[in-house]
Amino acid sequence: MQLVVSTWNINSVRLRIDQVRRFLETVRPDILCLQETKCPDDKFPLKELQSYGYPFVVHIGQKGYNGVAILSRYPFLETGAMQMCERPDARHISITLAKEAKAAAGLTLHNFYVPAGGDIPDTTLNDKFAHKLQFLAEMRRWGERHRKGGAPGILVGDLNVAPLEHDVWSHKQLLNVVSHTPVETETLETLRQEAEWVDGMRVLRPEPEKVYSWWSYRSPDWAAANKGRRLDHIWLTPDIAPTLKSMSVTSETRGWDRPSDHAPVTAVLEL
DNA sequence: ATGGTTGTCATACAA
Repeated sequence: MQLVVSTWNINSVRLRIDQVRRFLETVRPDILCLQETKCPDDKFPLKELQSYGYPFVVHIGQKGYNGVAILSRYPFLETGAMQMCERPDARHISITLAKEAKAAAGLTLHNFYVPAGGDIPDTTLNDKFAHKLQFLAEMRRWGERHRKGGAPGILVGDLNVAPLEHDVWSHKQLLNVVSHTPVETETLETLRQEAEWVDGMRVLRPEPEKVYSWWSYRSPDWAAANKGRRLDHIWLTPDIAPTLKSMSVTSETRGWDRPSDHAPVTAVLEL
């Protein structure tokens, strides 16, 4: 069977509900993971999203900030939500697919939203950067424990780090810019490799090809300037990595009216 | 070196 999984930082699910529908109708993923829903749970547009063909939905949110959700065509065996950094932030949610998902039954999917980290890449001057590094350190410890279970899985999300040289428009010019500093890129690569996650995009589109999933709102004419970064990721456990058939960025969404600054990333697996 | 935009909530704050 084919399993299509997408991840998208939507930057307000209520404001862009029509864009979610348009994306789902076009790409037709089996599972869509959202970040930055910016929506408390009692205001989450559950029925609308279900009516688009995704009856199985989990979400956690807060007023105005953060928030993650997973929409699925298949039911769940179980769900989870980790509290990170001892904060109330809604930055992780997970599902394990039930037997109705056929060959994907038992697959666990983790959806993360890593803190952006503010503007100054210095933990003594910027608490938000310290928070980001603490979050990554917790992901690292969790990943080590998690892999000991050995279950097949997928980790997706807005990780707010562009780890490789060709994940940004200018490696040199971004070395001191939050999202591409050595402490962030090395930490993310280390935690990924220690837990044996495979970076899906770079299996099929290796460096030196440039791949981006985010273009700043502050840059006018984003498409012509193309000063992007690859902040959104889909990682696979080694057992299912050979089933990966395609990886894509739906960059058209960035050109839609009132867009998210992130574009969706999609993986196709043949399980 | 600087400022550039957006969403939420209604005044800064986070991204």
